[in-house]
Amino acid sequence: MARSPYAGTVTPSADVRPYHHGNLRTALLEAAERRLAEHGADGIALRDLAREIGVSHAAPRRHFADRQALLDALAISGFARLDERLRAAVDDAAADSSSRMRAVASTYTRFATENASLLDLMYTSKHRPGGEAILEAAEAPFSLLSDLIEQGQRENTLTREDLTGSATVLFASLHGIATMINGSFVPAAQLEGLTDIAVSQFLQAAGPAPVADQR
Amino acid sequence: MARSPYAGTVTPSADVRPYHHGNLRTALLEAAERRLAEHGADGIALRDLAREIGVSHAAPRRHFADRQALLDALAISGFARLDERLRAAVDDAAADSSSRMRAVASTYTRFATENASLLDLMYTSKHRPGGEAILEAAEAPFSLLSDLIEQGQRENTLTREDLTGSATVLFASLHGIATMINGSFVPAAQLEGLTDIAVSQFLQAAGPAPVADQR
DNA sequence: CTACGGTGTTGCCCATGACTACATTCACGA
DNA sequence: TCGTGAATGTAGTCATGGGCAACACCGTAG
Repeated sequence: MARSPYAGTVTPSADVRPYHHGNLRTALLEAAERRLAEHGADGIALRDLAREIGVSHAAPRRHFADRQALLDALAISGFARLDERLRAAVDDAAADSSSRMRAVASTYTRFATENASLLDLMYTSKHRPGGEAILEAAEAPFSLLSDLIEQGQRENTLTREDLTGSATVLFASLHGIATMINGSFVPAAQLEGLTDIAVSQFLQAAGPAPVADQR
Repeated sequence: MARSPYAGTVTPSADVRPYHHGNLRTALLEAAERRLAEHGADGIALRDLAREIGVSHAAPRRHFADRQALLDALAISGFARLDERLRAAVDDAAADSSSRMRAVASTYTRFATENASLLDLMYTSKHRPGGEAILEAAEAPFSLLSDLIEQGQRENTLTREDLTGSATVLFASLHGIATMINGSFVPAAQLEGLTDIAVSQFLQAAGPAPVADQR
């Protein structure tokens, strides 16, 4: 079997595994993330990861106090990756807030369906101690949404009061849509369409004109 | 310690526990549901339940092939209870579809926040074999929503096309709102307000007064 | 009254998380 | 340069829990 699970600065002399892995924490997270995607959170066993990486069964403990700590770390890095993706989407989109909003929304639901188990992990923080770190990590993507709203207000695209509420509902919708699809309660093919409806409803509800109707 | 974990038709002669419990399956589900609420799904251990009920550690196996089967059963009964609650809410509400819709919505989010762990279980069916039973159980509450929509159409309260899409988004919103609150991402105090926003947006988007279309 | 199916029991194996004591290595300062 | 302590990894152990198998009890149908 190949034996070069080295990713760090350490260069193994030849064939011998160095006593110190050099990058174990990262290696654990990567392996865990793979398992998470393939077998869900329940499929993550510390001992298993250790075996896969080629360290002793107790080694992971040096980097994660317990299993839950590793799961929390996954959740946190999940929010970070999500944030990256969302911001990239904003940058790629047209400059107006509506376009950006749509881009963020569809990126979000795509991310959420492509990383179903990860999303579960991210949102199912059971108010346990240490869960604050996760909430903190979640602020990055949330703040992105706030920024977009502010932009919309500057552009006079979003004029209503209580935008925060509507925005929260939008976010919840997107998440809910992903949940329904991930659970097979709704066919995956509807992803784009539903996302669109959610954003449109938000823009309509938060938008400038409750204007007189015209048909 | 008291020793009367009897709930069934069996009447114990005196002080002796009968060889057969008489209602083990139900007792297991009830105990499991308690633990679910108190400690989450991870806090459910078959052996623990058996101990609590006073049967041997292998007894549960006669009623549930494995742990997952019990969790699935919980999810199914969860959908059933949810359905009951929703239908009760419809019956208690005014007869017009909008009122009913609002009643259903707020009942849903309340149920979802009061039974956070249960909801996780219900929606996180990992397309495993046997998950179909859960999807099937979920149809009851879903069909309720369809019925309300039909009623709205008859009443001409809901006139737009693609109502199904909007309705799905509404449902997703409600679920998402509950998820955000359960995860402490949003303060619980906002439950009612957000629920209201979600319903209003749906009614507005699906309703008769069309606001041009969005750009 | 007997045989059988349903239900519960005992005993076992094995995987896993968590803990402790010990080993190795690295980095930093005297 | 060396030595010393902090990081990091290892080995061994325990308790818990899921799952399986063989056996025991019991009600009921024939």
